Amino acid sequence: MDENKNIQVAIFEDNPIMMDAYRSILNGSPGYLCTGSFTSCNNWKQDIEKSKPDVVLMDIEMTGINGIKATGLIKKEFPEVRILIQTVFEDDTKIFESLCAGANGYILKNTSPVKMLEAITDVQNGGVAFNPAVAAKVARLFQQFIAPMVSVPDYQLSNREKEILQLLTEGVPMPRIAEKIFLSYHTVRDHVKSIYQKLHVASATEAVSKALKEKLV
Amino acid sequence: MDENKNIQVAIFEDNPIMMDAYRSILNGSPGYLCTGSFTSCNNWKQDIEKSKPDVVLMDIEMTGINGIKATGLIKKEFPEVRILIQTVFEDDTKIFESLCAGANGYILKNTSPVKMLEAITDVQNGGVAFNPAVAAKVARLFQQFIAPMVSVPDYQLSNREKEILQLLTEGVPMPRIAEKIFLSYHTVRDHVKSIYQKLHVASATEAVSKALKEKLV
DNA sequence: AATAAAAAGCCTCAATTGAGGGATTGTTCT
DNA sequence: AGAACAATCCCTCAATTGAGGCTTTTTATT
Repeated sequence: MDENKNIQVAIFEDNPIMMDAYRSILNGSPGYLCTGSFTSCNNWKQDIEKSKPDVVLMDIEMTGINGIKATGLIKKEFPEVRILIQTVFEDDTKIFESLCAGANGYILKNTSPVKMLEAITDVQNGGVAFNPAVAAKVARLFQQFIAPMVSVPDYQLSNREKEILQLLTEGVPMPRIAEKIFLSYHTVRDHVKSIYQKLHVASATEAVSKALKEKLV
Repeated sequence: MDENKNIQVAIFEDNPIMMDAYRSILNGSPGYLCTGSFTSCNNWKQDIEKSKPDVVLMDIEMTGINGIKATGLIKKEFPEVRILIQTVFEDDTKIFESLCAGANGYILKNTSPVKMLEAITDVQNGGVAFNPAVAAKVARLFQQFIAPMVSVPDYQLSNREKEILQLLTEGVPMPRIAEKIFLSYHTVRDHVKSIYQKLHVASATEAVSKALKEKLV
């Protein structure tokens, strides 16, 4: 690995003033080199091939192909390119979509030049760069998505009932369930009835829906 | 808000050498003050009440109550306390559990003193602090958990069929569905039939199960 | 030992559902 | 223009399901 080599950065940014500022920061700092700057992602493929960036500084708000969509496309075609999203917005949806698109960082436009260069170096080294505020949102999103997966509400189902609910969610009809677990058809139906009561539902589809949504099975 | 006030930091760390190092860094830096240092979390409640920290530096590997469990307990009792996990390990499980426990940051022990103080300030200001390497793992975990939620297999369901499948998963019986979407009962049943064909299932419960498991709705 | 709770069993009626058949109206694509 | 398809509608029969009411046995729990 050539550690003396500059980090080559391509900029996608539709505001020419911001663009100039970024280019000046990059080319004025030893170790960094801006090898391309583009005002839209409409020719992203040629642009990337021409500028051969190690890191892409990607704006989100652009006419035509937006930065998040472009991130997905570039990552698919050039997986080794590191992409750092840079935007004024820090709403959950954009952060969420950027991460899903494979972005290697998400920093806000009020980030200082020093921090920006630091972030570029971090992503170049295989890390991911978040502003503390963005990281806070990522952590919250994380908890939000993970929490419902672990907190299983307790409906006090008996083992029999859990067993039968499991089979119901597999789509096994009650006569088959009875055969499978060696209970009479009537008994199975009684258990199902009591499941409905405990889950506050009135049909098999509802029970299955609730069971799967709330991770009961 | 008193901006001149020192950030009060409590340290939980069972290695006395590390402990001393951290305390020296904190008390030797203007703006930071170590108000308590403890070698275990066994008396976490009294320790927190006594040291009144803004930020807790929390080691994971401790005898008795470990740092992750302690994080959960402290966050429950003192939600305003910011907790920065600091550890030598960067495995997925620990990062995952720390986030779920409500940690406000996760930094590695090889982090430089400057970066550590920066992280403390960041979490004090409401942000979340990750090392770039940790952030990379968080991003990967995120994609790993989110990906199966968005990669929707395509069964070529028509819009009508999707609409009806949605209602089915809510437990609405077909006669009600017909009323709701102004179609005849027979038509709804025909759509349901075609849904079953496309999904390769034979009952409503199976269809609902498949729809929820594969995030079709 | 008494009591409560869960599990198992049974029956009936009406509603819902699954599977078979066939038909009409549009749209789309060749 | 014709074929293919999606969307709509209709009918019937048998299987399944939901809701009601009722009994016995086993298993905790007190």
